[in-house]
Amino acid sequence: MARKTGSHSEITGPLIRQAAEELFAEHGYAAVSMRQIAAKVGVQAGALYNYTADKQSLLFDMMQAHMDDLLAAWGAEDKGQGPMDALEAFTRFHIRYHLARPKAVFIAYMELRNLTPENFQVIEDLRKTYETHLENILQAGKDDGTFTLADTKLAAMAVIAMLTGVTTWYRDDGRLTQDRIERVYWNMVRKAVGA
Amino acid sequence: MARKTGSHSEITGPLIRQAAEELFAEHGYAAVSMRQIAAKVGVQAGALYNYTADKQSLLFDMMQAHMDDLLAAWGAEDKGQGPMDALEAFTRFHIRYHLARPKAVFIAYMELRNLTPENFQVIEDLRKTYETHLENILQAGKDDGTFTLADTKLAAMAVIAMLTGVTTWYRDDGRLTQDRIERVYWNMVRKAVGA
DNA sequence: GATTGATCTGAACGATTGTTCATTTATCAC
DNA sequence: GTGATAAATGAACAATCGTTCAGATCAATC
Repeated sequence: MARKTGSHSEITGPLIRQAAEELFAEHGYAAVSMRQIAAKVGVQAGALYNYTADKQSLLFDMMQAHMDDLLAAWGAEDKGQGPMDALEAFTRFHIRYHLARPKAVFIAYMELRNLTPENFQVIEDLRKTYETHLENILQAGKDDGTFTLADTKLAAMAVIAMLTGVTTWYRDDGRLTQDRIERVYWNMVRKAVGA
Repeated sequence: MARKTGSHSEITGPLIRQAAEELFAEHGYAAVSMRQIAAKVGVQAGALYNYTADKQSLLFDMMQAHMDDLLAAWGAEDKGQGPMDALEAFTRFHIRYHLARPKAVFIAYMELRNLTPENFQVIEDLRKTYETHLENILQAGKDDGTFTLADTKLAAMAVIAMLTGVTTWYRDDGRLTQDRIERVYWNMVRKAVGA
């Protein structure tokens, strides 16, 4: 055996993924060239293909990783006791998690149409799984009388849209702290579901 | 004088704008070529330049027209009496207006980063104007005690995100009628603002 | 039917696209 | 050092990009 596998790849690989994420988030997948990504890493375009099969895989892998991480993180989250605790946990978790990785979130929402049909289906299923977690909380709360909901599915969509919207205007040096935002939004969510 | 100005242009011009809108909405601005747009109209790529200065203008003009129309339509809307009526009017108007032109809405939200800086600023200002209309309603309702709001700006962003979110899942042949959606959302908005 | 000018074609332009690959370079084990 | 292998280069590929423009085509006026 000669050299350990990936003595450089352990450095260049992540660098490529990070450069791609930043460029995709800023200019969009279709508007970014492999040469731009390579230049950001400080390498020639051909070298990228030691780390990714093609441009599409670069996008898909990063979206899948993001969704997997999101689901794993929510799975590991403390959800307290009952639907009310769970909904507050979800609200705060969603805001916190999304604000911590704005580029990945942006890409996951904006670049769905640049996935091949097969890849799109995989990501879409993961997204649906996440939505179902919220829907289950709302349904449980409706069933035990904690929440007042005309339509559970609509409420789930409304809450997710409202929470994800934070990423479109939040700035790290903005007027409000993250904790304050979480509290204000939790208040609105709580009232919206009639609790 | 020979032929009336634009004897064909009155047909081809709108066709180009419509084809561009459909293609931009489906594949994204950067992923659509001038030749694709031309092919959809049934014309050669060079002919497009009788109707638009360049590809960027095609995008900018359609986004500006959409925002102008949106603001004009809201201006013409019956807003009833007081903040409560106005908020209900806004909620229903926003859902109705956006569901009626999903492609233009999609483009207006997704293609902002493909505008030149100057063009972006124009669209951004129009968007801000629209948001301010909602913010003013909420502020008036907070001032006269109709609404209970911890933060007016945040509430405005939350409401808009929630309402615009409808466009991501609504289907014409779906489970719910548009009027039912309007009513369910109005109920959630009303409760969220503490009224 | 001739004239006029708007409209469109079709070819061409230089630049850039994603991807491949023979070759060189760098790093490790012996 | 020597040999082995991973990693990166740099040139090349066919295709496509936005845009331009001379020339053909069309329809309306006289």
